[in-house]
Amino acid sequence: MTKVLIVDDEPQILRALRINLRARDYDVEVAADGASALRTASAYHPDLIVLDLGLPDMDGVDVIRGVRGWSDAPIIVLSGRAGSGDKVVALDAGADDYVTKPFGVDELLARMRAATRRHGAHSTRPTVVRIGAHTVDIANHRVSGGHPGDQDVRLTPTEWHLLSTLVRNPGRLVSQRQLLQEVWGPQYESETNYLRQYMAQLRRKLEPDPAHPRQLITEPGMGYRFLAPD
Amino acid sequence: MTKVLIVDDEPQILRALRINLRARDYDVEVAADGASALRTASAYHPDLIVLDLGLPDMDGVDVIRGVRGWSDAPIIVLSGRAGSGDKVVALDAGADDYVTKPFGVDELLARMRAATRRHGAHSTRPTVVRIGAHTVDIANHRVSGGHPGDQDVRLTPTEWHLLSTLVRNPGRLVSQRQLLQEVWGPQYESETNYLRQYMAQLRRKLEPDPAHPRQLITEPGMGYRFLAPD
DNA sequence: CATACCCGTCAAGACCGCGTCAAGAATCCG
DNA sequence: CGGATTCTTGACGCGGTCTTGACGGGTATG
Repeated sequence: MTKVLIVDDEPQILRALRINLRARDYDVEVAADGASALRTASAYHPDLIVLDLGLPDMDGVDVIRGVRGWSDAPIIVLSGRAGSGDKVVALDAGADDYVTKPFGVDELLARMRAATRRHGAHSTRPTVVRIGAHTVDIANHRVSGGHPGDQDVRLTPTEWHLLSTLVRNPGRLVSQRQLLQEVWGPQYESETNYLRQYMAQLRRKLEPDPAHPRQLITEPGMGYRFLAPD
Repeated sequence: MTKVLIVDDEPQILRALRINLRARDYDVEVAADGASALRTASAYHPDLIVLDLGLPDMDGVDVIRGVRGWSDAPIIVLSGRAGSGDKVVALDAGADDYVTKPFGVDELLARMRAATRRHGAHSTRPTVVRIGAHTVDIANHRVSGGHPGDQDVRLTPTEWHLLSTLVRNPGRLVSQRQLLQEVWGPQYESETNYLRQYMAQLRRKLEPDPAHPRQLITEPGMGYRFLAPD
């Protein structure tokens, strides 16, 4: 059953969507502000997020960025503002679709189907992988220390974003362009020095021998690749 | 470079989009009706399709279904009809997004970025081909070692470009001019020594007996040909 | 049989991309 | 307000890649 998180500050919209979606066999959770949205998302691990941008406590775009740091669940944005600028900012921050209010429920449902269909094949991806002696749990945002009793490894938000983008595509080549666009945004597509900088940091924190990486691999001129162990 | 196919029956929209997209470093092809859209799509293998539903010769939804039969490239639908029903039909037929005219170019570009970003992450079904003892995965840019346990073979960007151009046309003769234009650009059309150089490298890395190639074949005076096994 | 053309091969220098170090700017936190 | 962390930006050396030229052998041609 598909798990959906709905974030909106208007109670009647929350009610209407919850009823509609439950009737169509979705598993629904709701949140009414940005802080509880981020909290619920990390605890509930939804397969899809429907997000209203007009939240009382924080900017909806920051909610998108917060979720995108560790999850690639599809995000469909609802918004009262039809301006082109708002759409561009939300989509570039990591949203998958943008629907302006008022919207038809049929349309929203169709867009939800399209989003989950596209995302569907890989929904059973393992969320925990081993890198060197470390255990990386993408969903729960944790990297265990190398040996039992060791402290956890701390990663900065940017490091997380970069690492999770690679780990979500095990064995695949991820182009420099794609990484830069995903982590820093489309206007940074040529700043390859960022990649050099942060890949080096990830290797230093995760690889047993950072100078000779075995799992965070460089493909010269093209991109980077995460190799799962065995 | 991202390859985009634009399908629309209005010449001025075609022109405007082509100029805009080329300026932003997209590789653009166009089609003005459904039949040529399907033909161009199968020959050109676009990474993204922008499709107007109002075509003169056939229903746009049938174009979606026709493409979806063999490709999972993202499809963004343009339409003058804002009705909820049209959107549902198009999205359920396999479209990824639906934009109603008139639309802002900024918004379309942002939606295109979102679609390719999403698609790249869950990239295509593996298109694998065997050459000698190696397994070549074009989509994931990976060449397995000859025997289990062997290290992967590493190809440089130029080698990849050349090899993928040949493999995309299995069994067909690809002219020298075509190869040079695709890999090095139009101004290198007569530098056949580049081809000699890099074909030799590919054979050395992939063919069991590089001096007597069995799958990367020279057609003297004409071009080269990739022969699929069996 | 001589010649011209095309292809495969080798070699060497120019050039580019990557890893690394370092330092200033911005931001977060107490 | 001050210290620490994180992000941004620049520079440099090295190794690999690309470019370019030259040579020899094979094949078609007259």
